[in-house]
Amino acid sequence: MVVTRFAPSPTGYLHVGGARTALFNWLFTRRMGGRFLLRIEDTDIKRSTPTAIQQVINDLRWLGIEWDEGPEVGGPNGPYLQSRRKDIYDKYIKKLIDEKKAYYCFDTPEELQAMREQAEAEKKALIYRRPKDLPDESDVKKAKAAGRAVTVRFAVPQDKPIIVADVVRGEVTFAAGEMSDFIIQKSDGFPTYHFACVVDDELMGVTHVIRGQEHLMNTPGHQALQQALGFHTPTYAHMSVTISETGGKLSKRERPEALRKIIKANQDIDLEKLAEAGNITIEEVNSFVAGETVPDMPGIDAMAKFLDVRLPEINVIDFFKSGYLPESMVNFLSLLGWNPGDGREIMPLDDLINCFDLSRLTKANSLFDRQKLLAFNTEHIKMMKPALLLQRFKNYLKAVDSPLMSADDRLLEKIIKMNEGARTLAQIEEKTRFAFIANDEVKYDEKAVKKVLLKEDGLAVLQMVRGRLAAMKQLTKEAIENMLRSLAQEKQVGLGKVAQPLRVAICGTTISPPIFDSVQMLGKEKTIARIDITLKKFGTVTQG
RNA sequence: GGCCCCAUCGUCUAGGUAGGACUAGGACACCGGGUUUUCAACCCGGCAACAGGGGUUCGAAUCCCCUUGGGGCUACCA
Repeated sequence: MVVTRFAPSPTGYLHVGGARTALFNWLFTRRMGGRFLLRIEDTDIKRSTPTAIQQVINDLRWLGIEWDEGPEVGGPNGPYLQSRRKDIYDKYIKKLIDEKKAYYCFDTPEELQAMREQAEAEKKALIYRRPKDLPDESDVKKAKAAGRAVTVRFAVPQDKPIIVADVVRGEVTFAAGEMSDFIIQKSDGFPTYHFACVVDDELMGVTHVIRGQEHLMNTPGHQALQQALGFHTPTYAHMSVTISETGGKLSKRERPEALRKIIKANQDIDLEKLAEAGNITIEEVNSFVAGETVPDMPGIDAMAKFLDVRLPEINVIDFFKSGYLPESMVNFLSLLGWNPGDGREIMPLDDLINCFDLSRLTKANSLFDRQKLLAFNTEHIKMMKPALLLQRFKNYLKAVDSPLMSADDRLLEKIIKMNEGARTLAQIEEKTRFAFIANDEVKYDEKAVKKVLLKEDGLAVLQMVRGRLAAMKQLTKEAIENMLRSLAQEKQVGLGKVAQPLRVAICGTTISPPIFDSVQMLGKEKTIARIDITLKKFGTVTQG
C-alpha cells in the first residue's frame, strides 16, 4: 500500500509552496488508495511554535486536504510531533555510535566557520572528515567539562558513489567521497532534520517521498543513513520548485519585503502611526525599514491595512483573505509542475484525483502566476453549486470581518447572483458593501464624481431620478428598471447617462452590481437619503 | 567557489522515454473588435516560442557534446 506524508516544520503559516507539496502527496495517495499522513517536524525547538502547528493544520483543512494519520486524528505510528519522539531517535543514534557508524564531535561554531572559510579559499567544498580514532564516552565527558558542545555526526561511507533513483529526474549519481559527515544529533540533544526524517519515514511505513527539488542534495545522505540502519529506501520524487515573480524560490519573506519597499518609497508615511497600527514599537519599525529585522505576520498585515496597500499573497491564508476559493487553489496548484496530459485545466477535485500520476511531473521550475490563478478562481466561482458557494462566501465574510455578515442567507444568495462573473469573493464583497454601511460612511471617489456628476448634467439627472424615485410606491427591480429606462428615453440618452449618477450617489463609485439590483437592495429610504446627501455635497441644482 | 537540477510563446504547458503527419497545439496574460447601465463576465479575431553553437541522421523541438542562462543545495534550519 502506498503511504505518503507531508512533513512541515511549524514556523508560521503554510505557504503555497508547502501547500503544493502537501497536495501532490495527498492527490497521489488518494489516487492509489493509500494512506496520507501529516507529521510535524518541530525538532528546531527555537523556531517551532504550537500556534504555527495549528495554523498549518487550519490551512490544510481549508484546502480540503485531510490526513489519515497525524495530529488531531491520531494513528498507529504516533506521536506525530517529532519533538515527542526524542527517545526513539536516541535509541537509533546510540545504535549507530555503538556500531561506529556515527561519532561524537566537539567543534565550536568558530572552528567550523574557520574550516568553511579555508575550504572556500581553496575553492573546494567543505567535506567534514572523521578523526582516525573516534572519540569515546570519556572524551565526551572531557569535552563537556571543557564547556564544549557535543554533537553526533554520521560517518558517511565514502567508498562508492550513491545513486538516487528519482521518479522525475531518473538516476542521479553522487560521486564517492564527496559527502561530508553530517550532523545527526544537535548539541541540544534533538536530531537534525535528516535523521528524524529518515527514522520516521521508516517507522511510519512511508513508501513514497514526494518533495521539492531543494531536497535532492539531501537524498544521498538519507539513503546512506537508511543503509546504515537497515531501513528501506522509499521511492523518491523530487518536484520542481515554485519560483516567484521576483526570481528565486517562493518565500515567506516576500510579503514583509514588499511592505518594506512601499514604506521606503513613501517618505510622507507617519512611522509612529504605522507602528501603532502594527502594534509594534517605533524602534521595531525603524529596524524593519532598515532591513535589519522583520516583525511577525500579524504586524505586517496590520501595517499593510493601515497603509491601504495589497501585499502579494504567499501564505494559503492570504489567498483565503483575498477571496480565493480552496477549489481554485487546489486546481491551480496541482497544475504547477504537473498536468493531466490531455489539455484539461479547470478540473473538479475528483477528476484531479482520478488522473494524478507521478510520471507526469514536470522537471522545470515554474513561476507562480497570480493572473492565471485569478482566471481559475473566476471559473470555479461560476462552476460552484450555490449552496457551497454561499458557505464559502460566509466563511470569507467572517475572515475579513465584513459588514455583510449582517445579511441573512437569502440576501447573500441574491448578492452572489447579482455578482455573476466576479473573479473573487472579495470582489463580491467590495461591490456590495455600500449597501451595508451607514449613509454618512459612503466615500465618494473623486474621479467618479468629476466624470459622472459634475460633467454635463449629471446632477440635474440625479435630481430627476430622485423625484421619480420618491413618487414610487414599491421599489421592485422591474419598477426601478422601467423608471430609469423611460427617463433615459424621455431625455433621449443611453441608460448609462441616468444610471451612472445614481450609482455614484448611492455607492460613491462607478462600480457596483447592476443598478436595479443595487437600488433595490439599498431600499427606497436610504437611496433617496444618499441622493440628497450627494446633491447637497456637490452643489444643488434647481432644474428638475 | 564546489556539487546537483533544469531550459518550447511574456507565463503555465502539450509534443521529448520509442526522431518523420509540428505549417509546434492549448490555457492565462496582452492587443483589436463585438455585447453592455458601471466593474466583471461573455463572444469573435490577432500577436507570440523550440536559448546559442556543434555533432549523429535521409530527416532533430525530440538523441549526444559544449556554451550561455535560470534554479537548488552548500547550517548544530527544515
